[in-house]
Amino acid sequence: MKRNSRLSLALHALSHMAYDTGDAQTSADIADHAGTNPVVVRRVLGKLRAAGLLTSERGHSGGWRLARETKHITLADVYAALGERLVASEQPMETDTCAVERALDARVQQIMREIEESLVERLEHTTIADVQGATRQLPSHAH
Amino acid sequence: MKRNSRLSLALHALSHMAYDTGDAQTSADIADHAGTNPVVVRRVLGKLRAAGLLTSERGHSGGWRLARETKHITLADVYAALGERLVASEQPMETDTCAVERALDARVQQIMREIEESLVERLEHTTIADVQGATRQLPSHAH
DNA sequence: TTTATCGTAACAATGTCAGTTACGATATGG
DNA sequence: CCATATCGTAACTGACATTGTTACGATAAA
Repeated sequence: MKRNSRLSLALHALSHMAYDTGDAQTSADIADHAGTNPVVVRRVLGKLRAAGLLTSERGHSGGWRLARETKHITLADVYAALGERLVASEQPMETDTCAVERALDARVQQIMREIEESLVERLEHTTIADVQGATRQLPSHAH
Repeated sequence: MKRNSRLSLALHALSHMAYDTGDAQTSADIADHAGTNPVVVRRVLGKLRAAGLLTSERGHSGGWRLARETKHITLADVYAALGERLVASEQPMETDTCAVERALDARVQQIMREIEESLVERLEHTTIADVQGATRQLPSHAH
């Protein structure tokens, strides 16, 4: 994996967990399926848990569970949980430049924020259930 | 500068060049204004030139000029020129996983592509003239 | 008590990117 | 025709982000 892997991994993991809402899914299983490492999974899912999207249980037969139905988890929720900022970024304003420079800087940053907002609005319209969508009626998921 | 600096720098530079459509702007001037380095500017603007958004002239009194009016350059043009892919990314599909995994992978990638497309559509609705917008009627731009 | 699992810290490996230096190519101006 | 200004580009460095990995403690089930 390389870029945007956190978002991608999160979607992967969430969709995966939705298959088996009965059993808790272990980091190791999820990591296997997503082609990565259990620690990486825990790192990413930890953020989703902090945002209330899922829960984890320690100890024997522990693992991860969805905290809500997939249709009530939007990609915007996931995006926010991960703290991603694909477009905008907080850049401290330079104080030693002239007024025109500062105004232009501010304007560019404002535009970037507006685009970020549009992106989030778009993400609100897709849920994990939508992601699962086409793959939902595939046969068994055993390996 | 750190993240998304290419897009940010490009917007900055283009807006800047729009103030003085008479004279060619040198990389050094643009770099000064954007708080970066002439070579970095040339790297970024070189991509915009390759996309036909602006032209450059070598030699004495050379520099950069807009190839079109600012109202006819959209942020989607700039984004495409830079070859940015903020959301989606080409990930080679793993062949050794089971059918469900492959289907889920494909689905996640498809979702990411759709989001990327939404982003580009949004970018099509803003032009460099819009970016300049509020700063346009500010006083002189001399330093 | 043993085992499975998360939580987390620490570190390495990698990759991206801006910054920088250097130098050749090219065009203007005198 | 020469000096100068400018782009074009390669090469390298340093900073930073990210993933992968190992290790180990905490916790809970079997």
